[in-house]
Amino acid sequence: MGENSQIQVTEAEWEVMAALWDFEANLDEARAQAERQEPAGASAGEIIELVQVSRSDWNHRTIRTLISRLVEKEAIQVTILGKRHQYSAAVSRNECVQVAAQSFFERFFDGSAKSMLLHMVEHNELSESDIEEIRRSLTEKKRENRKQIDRKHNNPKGSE
Amino acid sequence: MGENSQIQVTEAEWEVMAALWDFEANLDEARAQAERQEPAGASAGEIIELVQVSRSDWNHRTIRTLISRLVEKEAIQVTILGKRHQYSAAVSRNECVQVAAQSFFERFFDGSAKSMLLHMVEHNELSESDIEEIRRSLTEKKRENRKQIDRKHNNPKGSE
DNA sequence: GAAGTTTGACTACAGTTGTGGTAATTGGGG
DNA sequence: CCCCAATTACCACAACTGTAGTCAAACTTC
Repeated sequence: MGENSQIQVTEAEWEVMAALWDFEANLDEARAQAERQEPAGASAGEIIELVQVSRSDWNHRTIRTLISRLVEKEAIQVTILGKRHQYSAAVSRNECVQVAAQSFFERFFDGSAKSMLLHMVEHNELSESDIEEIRRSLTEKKRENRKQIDRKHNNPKGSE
Repeated sequence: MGENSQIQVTEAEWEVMAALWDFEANLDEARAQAERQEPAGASAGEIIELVQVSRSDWNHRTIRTLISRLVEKEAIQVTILGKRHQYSAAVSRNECVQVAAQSFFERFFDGSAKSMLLHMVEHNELSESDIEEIRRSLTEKKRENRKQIDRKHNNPKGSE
């Protein structure tokens, strides 16, 4: 996973990225089904349409500006086909979430994921099944930690 | 817990609030020990000094500006003693964290505390003892949920 | 009580973010 | 081939943020 990109996406920009990620996910799916290999990426028009599903009040110019800014900060890549532009995400949703989460809990919890998690468990509504799910996820995490340790143990140099 | 205040504190402002909260915590402690009842609140100078412990490079004017802005947005209360001002926090640290956390995971996790927690568990370093601690906290949470349900059961009108 | 130091009110100013307008091109329909 | 709608590039502008400067009143210290 590329840890290099530390791109901060603002709130409005997030909507645009979200639309693009959705678009690409659907595109991938369609491609998988049809076994076609069409050019990836969305046109500005397609992105605008998608964003406006949830933000119908946003002017298309506003969305275009956001796209430009995202291109500028290299969260979106542009490919020029003829004279039209194709936009595709240059960072993954998870990368962006991680960047935001990191600065979020650096700010409020001294960068400690643990304190953040404790606070969140304590101060938020969680159903019994939510709790179970999180618990399972913790178990899984522990298992993974163990695997890591074992790997190190058997192969201290950690050669890939 | 006062749920009414939806005050957004910016990053720089947070440092000031943190200093003030710390100051007040110490003050409370001192009062408890000495059984004195002095006027609560810090002077600007005291806040500045405290902030500069961690942010020694911040100009005192900058910090004064931040204090003013916090007063404006009613995160800090002012009491005028003679001609000097006493500042005291009008919102608690937890309230502020909650506001930030709420908008944070509304933005990235559709407002679902559960998905946020799952993501955070999955994507962050957690030691085995961290995991255990969070697990305990979840157990505690479940117990509280049950108590809530029982209360409703025995007293459906929920009179306080 | 004169001079320097704190304090407080007001002002400044650049960078970011949300929001959108203009002008110039381009592409498609007739 | 011409006109209109879409596209792009560039500009505008206010609110918010970080970061401070000015000026005047009050406080302290000799």
